[in-house]
Amino acid sequence: MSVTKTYSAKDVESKWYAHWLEKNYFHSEPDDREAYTIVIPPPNVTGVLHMGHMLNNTIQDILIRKARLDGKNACWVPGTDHASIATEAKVVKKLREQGIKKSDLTREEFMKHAFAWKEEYGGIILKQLQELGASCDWERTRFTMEPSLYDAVIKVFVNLHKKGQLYRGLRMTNWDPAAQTVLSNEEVIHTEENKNLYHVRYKVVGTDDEYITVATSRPETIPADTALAVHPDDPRYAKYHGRKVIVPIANREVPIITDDYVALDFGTGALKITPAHDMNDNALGEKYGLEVIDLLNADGTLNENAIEFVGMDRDDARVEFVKLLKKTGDLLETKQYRTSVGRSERTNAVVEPRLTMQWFLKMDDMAATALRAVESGDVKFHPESMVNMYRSWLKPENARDWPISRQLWWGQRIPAWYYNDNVFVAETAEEALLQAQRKLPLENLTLADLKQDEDVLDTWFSSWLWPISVFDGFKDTKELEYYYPTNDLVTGWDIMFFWVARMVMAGYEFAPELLGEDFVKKNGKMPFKNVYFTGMVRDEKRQKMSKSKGNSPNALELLKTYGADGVRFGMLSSAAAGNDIVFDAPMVDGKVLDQSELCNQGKKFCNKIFNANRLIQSFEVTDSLPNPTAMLAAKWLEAKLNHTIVEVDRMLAEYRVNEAMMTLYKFIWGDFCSWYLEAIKPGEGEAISQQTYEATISAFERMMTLLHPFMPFITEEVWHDLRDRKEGEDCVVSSWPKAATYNADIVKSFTLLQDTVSSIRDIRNQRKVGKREPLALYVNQSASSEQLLGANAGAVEFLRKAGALKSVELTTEAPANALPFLIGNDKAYLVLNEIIDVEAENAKINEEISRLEGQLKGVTKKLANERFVANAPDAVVALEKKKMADWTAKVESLRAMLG
RNA sequence: GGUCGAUUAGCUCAGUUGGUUUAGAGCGUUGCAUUGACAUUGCAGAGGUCACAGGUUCGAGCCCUGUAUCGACCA
Repeated sequence: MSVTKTYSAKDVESKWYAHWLEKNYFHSEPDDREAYTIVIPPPNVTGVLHMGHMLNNTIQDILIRKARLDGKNACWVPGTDHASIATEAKVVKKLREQGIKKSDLTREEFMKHAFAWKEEYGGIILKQLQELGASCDWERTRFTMEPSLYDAVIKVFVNLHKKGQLYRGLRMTNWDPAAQTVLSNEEVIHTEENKNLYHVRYKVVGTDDEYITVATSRPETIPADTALAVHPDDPRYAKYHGRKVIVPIANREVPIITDDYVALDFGTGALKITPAHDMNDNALGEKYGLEVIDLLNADGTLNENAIEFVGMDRDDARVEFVKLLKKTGDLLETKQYRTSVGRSERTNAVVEPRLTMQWFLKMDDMAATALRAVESGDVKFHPESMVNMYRSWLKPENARDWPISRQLWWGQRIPAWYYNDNVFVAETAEEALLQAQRKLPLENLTLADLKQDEDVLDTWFSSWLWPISVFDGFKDTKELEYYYPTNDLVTGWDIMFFWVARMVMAGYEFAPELLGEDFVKKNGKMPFKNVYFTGMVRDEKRQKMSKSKGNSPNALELLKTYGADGVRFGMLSSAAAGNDIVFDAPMVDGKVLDQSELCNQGKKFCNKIFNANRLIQSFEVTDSLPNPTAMLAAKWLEAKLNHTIVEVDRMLAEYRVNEAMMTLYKFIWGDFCSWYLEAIKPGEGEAISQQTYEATISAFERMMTLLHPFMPFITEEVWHDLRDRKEGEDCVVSSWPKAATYNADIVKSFTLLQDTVSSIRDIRNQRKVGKREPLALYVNQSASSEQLLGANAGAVEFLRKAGALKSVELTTEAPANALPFLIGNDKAYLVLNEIIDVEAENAKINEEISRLEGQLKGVTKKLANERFVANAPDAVVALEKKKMADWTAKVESLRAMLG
């Protein structure tokens, strides 16, 4: 028996993790077993472990450990993505601190710095996952910028270009002036912010003092105005239709156009139209053939088209323009209003709508395919309701082409070479040159004449290939054939479109080419069969936990404070699939306190298991026959355990992971510790029979295996304590227990005994009779009571022990000074060593009778209803009849108790 | 503004195609207990007119309609 009374997670966890690694249990190689595969959602290489990762990876670990225990060839592939914008920003910042400007470096020099940065910081998050217990196959760790995965991206780009699915175009894009790159819609975060709405007057051409006043939040773009728009039905402006206005400052004439896009009730009902700097204005510009004047540089400063304040940042320029407009008298009013402002997810800079030349991937066909994959059930979502969100992303009217180029260096450089307006897409420069030489009527064309695209590809353009590329599937399909399609994907719904949908697209696009039609016909094209969506982790105020808000506890501190098992339990106990979890992590000045109720529950559970083990280890064992109570308890435990296995299997099959865990929690704590161990616990100086001991160990070790996926460390520790284990015998690679058929009657009758004990304890509580005072119990003699107390050898002894009784006897008449209660439908009497207030007791019984009669009335009414009897299924009617019989018997028993 | 979702005990949530009692769990809370596995404990209790109003049905927490509140996503 362990000397300490409390479980210490720290030593246990590091000991077993090292052991598992040493035994290489997490490594997978293709063999003839069934594969079970998960690819990790690759965290940003810049990332550190946060609550979202912990939740997500705990669930993956549960699934993979369960599969391993099921005897499958479990393979969990870890890795990171290169996170182009975030990483490049970090590298640039670090270089700046060293006095190096990115603009002073060549592309190659910069990449060297970036890879050096990755080598130094890139593995942090993976190390942290080990602290959590994640059983990833670390030998398979991949990185989206490593050569093989880089090549995959290039191959895919060339492939899609050949198929005509890629094109290059000038488009209104979301421009991040800080990172100086285009962003996809999904990388722009819209939030409500306070802004000013300026009312500026535009003089109508051909009048002396007639003006139209527009409302704008961006006066600095006035020099880029190329029209003024009003609603066609707006009577205020009807007389100006077809005329022109003079743009202030620029003193240019522009047309007044009418379109019902203009909101009558917003601002003044008149809009200035700047096609180069607003998405909607751009659409109007195309519709009406307006001129496009671009006045912004890539870094957000004004170019020479701005006339005034050239070179000034757009925000400063706005202030200056307002001053200028005030001076000219054209600014009439300034109003505050709240509006949605788009900021870059990565740099937080206000995003500029900007016309840029970008590569796009056509989405219409792919989106339709990806939608069908989920709607047909080839890819299943858990919870199912997430399909709605998926559909709203992918339905034809919402599917937009994917801008895949990014104006950065850290990423896969676009394999396109240009010669004037000619584009040559190829895997290598040499191939591009060959293409050029064939196509262009030029002699002596060399590599030096071709210019490679300066841009790199969106990070998601690497990670959408992840389920294929981690197995080097674009190079050699040997592993892909074994592991593809992967089984489960666990991720947050916030990247359902970014990542999940696009992986589905990539799977359907490339699996048939890579693996062949026969293969996909048999196994499917999908990259994974199931997607488990986790919720967001929020704090007590329901705010999403994030580093920037400072409401997210330091993950490593959390693990240290409660142990990995404790944190895993705490997080999971409130995490139903897809539901956000409200996590309590009390902190002071960012330091984790040990007051998380959720995690403490997990920590206490570890301690409970630890002490159950201590108790069992302390038993003295003899060869004698087990006593009847222990035999009864063991039979019941075995039945209840098998019942629990059935339940847990069912819940896991339905991805109700937290319910499976809570079922085990209740079983281990309530049934095993509180009832079973108390029932078999020998008295002082007594021993336990070998047979009971063996039954106990056998059940307990199965419990440890069942709980292992959820709480891997303590279960491994205890599992080893229970028996002498040979080299290579470990809980992590033991076998998931199979539910045996069990006797449901034993569970039923034992439950009745438990209810009896609870009734006795309740009466003691109410009467303030301590359990040191042994009481006598009489049970009315009947077929059912004889069955319960006679046939189940050990039942009487069990009641005596658990209820602290001095005797249990069957009787035909009510003893004096006894408090009556029901065991099932049988009358029972607990004799107290005091005078009973008969009237008060009768009142209580009458209360119970009237409660039952109320229920009976409902049932009687139901059964009297011909339409119920005619329409309801037979089983339901039979049930109602049984209820009536049961309650009638109960009422009769209670009536007989009235003294 | 558009779309989707939610509303069940103090808190966090189950409630699986409408039928198992007058709705469950965990935590918390209240009372009692306790020198031997565990106070990181044990036992027991209290606590809900399932947001509201209609409707469908023999039967509604569950289906339909409307209202309110909240949330998310998109614009």
